[in-house]
Amino acid sequence: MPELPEVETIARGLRAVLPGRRFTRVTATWRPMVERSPLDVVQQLPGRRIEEVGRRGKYVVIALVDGAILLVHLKMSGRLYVGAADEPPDPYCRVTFDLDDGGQLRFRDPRKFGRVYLTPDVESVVGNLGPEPLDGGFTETDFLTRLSQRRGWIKSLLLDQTFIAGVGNIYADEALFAARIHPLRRADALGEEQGRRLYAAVRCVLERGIRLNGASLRDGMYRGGSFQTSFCVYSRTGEPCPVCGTAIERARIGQRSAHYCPVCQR
DNA sequence: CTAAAATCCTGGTGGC
DNA sequence: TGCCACCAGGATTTTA
Repeated sequence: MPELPEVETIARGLRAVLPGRRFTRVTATWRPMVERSPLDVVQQLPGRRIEEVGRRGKYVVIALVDGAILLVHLKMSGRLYVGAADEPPDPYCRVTFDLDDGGQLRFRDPRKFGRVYLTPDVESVVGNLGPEPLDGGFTETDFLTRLSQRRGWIKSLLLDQTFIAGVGNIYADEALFAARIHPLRRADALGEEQGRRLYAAVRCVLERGIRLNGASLRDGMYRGGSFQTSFCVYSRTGEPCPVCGTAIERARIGQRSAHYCPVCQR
């Protein structure tokens, strides 16, 4: 579920409670979740103190006072939250981080896809990520140049984390709709006008997602939840396009579903 | 370089 | 109501 706006929302929430806390114990119920970490999370995290909480792409980045970094990728179904250690156990909690104030940081992930990394060098984990779409360093000129150098489908390119960090299937579909671009257009075939619209649309939908506190995090992920108010095309197959009324179509693009308006998006 | 397919997992949804 | 195939917002690795 979490894409950039959702991860940003989660990181902001953690930032309010984690800085200053020290990890006292780590319990990994599901080993694969911590096995790709450069440093042993269970053995080496306890004793370290939290400096600050941030985000890079879809990673929650927890900087430690000694310079090491703890990164969490939530993948499809992960959630990070803080509670009291004596709260009822969560059957889907895969990694538990005990804190020095009696609190507990819990990594809940029903599908077990999530990963945790402890490393002295952040770049060893996030070094291949593309630019942060909401950073000042991400310029329209740079975006247009890099677009022109890629020949693949624009939808697949938006999902490529080495091209831009943080965009997932929902926001890719929403950005393409806002920019009125068909998901199967080739990146290098987009005109300058369309490239500009896409640049603005990507930032716009992500900012809106953050303003809504991670739109897809809200209550029901499905019908009746935030989809009814937050998204124009995602998961709305068959429903009328909010602009022209044509039924939204769904197609398989690069193993992922794409939702789009066949009339508005060209 | 581009892209497809398989893979890691489980729970919810919708069709029958 | 019950069963079951299918679907899922991610990303890497392998293969073509």
